[in-house]
Amino acid sequence: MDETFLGIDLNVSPYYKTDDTPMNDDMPEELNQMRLKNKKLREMITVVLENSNSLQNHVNKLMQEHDLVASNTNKRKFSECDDRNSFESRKSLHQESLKSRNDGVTKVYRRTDPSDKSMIIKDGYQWRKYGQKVTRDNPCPRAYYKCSFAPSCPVKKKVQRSVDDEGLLVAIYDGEHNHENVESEHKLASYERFKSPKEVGSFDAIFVEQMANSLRKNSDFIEELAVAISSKILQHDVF
DNA sequence: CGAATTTGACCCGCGC
DNA sequence: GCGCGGGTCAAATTCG
Repeated sequence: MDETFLGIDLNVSPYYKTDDTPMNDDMPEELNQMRLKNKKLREMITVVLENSNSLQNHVNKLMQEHDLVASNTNKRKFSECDDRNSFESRKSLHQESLKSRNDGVTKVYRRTDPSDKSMIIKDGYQWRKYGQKVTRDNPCPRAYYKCSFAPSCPVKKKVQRSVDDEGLLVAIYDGEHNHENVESEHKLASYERFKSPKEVGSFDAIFVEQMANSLRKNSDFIEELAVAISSKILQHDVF
């Protein structure tokens, strides 16, 4: 068996159980406490997810309204607007990743470490770089990618750092994929093995991926997790 | 050694 | 028609 969740090896803890598992009288009290904590955490994630979705919808509405105003008042080409548009960039400063759509073109904003000079945005698809250019309005080069997963897939993307904020990557997707997103499907499938069927449908793979990333960066979480797992391993060794 | 990336050259649309 | 700028091509280079 080789299963992980949020980067954690589920096989490490001998007490891993789902909430659907019936209670057992000889189950250690500590395990019951842990299950309660797990339940609380799951409820918190649900609330955060709902808030995130409503916030995302609101931001998307604002972006669409702003794009409409910009296209009516400014005859610049769409591709020239993204990095000069400090309004959207400023809004994006407080988001890990935002999307806006316009006629089959999708803009995605992704916050990265400014010291990280790579232009890689992990979106679950395979991309082949076919060009790079320095544009007039931005000293940071723009990279051009084609979807390489399916030869017939027409999707292209451009990735460039924001002129206002070098820590912000702007990706412009052009077209629709004619195949599945393999990585997301894989993550979704692996996640769904560990949750109840009623939760299926509200799950957002990208959101969970981001949450996992932020948890991985949280030293307190890692430390607490390590202590919990090691104590369980020790207990297991003793029995 | 094949795949992926880099990078200069070229193409094309647009404004003047 | 010319120049400019964005987008693409393809040979050279790098990487695993």
